[in-house]
Amino acid sequence: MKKNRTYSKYSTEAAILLGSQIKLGRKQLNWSETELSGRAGISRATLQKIEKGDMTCAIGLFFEVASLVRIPLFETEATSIETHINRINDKIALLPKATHQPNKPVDDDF
Amino acid sequence: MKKNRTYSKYSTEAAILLGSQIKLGRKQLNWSETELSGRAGISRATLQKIEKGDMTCAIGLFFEVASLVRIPLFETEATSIETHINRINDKIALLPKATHQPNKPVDDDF
DNA sequence: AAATAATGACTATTATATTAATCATTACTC
DNA sequence: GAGTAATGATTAATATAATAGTCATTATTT
Repeated sequence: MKKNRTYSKYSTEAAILLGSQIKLGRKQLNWSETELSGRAGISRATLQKIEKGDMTCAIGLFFEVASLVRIPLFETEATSIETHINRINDKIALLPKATHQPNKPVDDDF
Repeated sequence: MKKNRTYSKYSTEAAILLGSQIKLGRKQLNWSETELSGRAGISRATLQKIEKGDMTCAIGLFFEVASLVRIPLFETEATSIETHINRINDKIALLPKATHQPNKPVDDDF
């Protein structure tokens, strides 16, 4: 049986936007679907899904194709992505290693 | 047999960055993995892969989780994502509907 | 307008992502 | 430090993504 997932408008649109940017980028490079899918090492069918913003496609395929047509995945700024990752990891390290919900009060004397 | 895909450093790092941001966001909200995976409607195992930046996870799951912990997927600016999509589509519409490689010259008289 | 290439869409097969479940270890609360 | 919850990691089962192939249609070049 097919699992029926729901997605928020926001993330759905984000995927469609990324797919559209890829399609535009490809056309600006004057590449056919076959050309780009070949370079990415994926099938043309999958590229078509990506360009439509299909939510089920692997993020790796999306990102790889996007980078092939030179779409910046993060505002590249001056700092490298690696630096970004390190900063985030530093922040994570400062937080407790495990989250924890406060104990529910026992509340049995009323 | 396992298909061995290769990814560029750039897209690999982009996925790791997004995963790390998600992990940080979750911790800042003081949510456990179980809490977030429950809200996203995915298994804890999958959330763990996402937070590691696993390239094989569906982009929809990544984006959905990211939006749950309030990570902006595109610089939201003033304009909505929908507006962005429309702009891109307008640009696509201006380009030729099909790309085309210039004919190879026949080059048979030498 | 003839020839060729690109796109759109579908299908059956194969590879693999996702899941639920479990267990061990580590971290937090009181 | 005892009790409980969170995390890390693995596994077998199942849902589904990705593929190659094909066909029809449309677009582009000459």
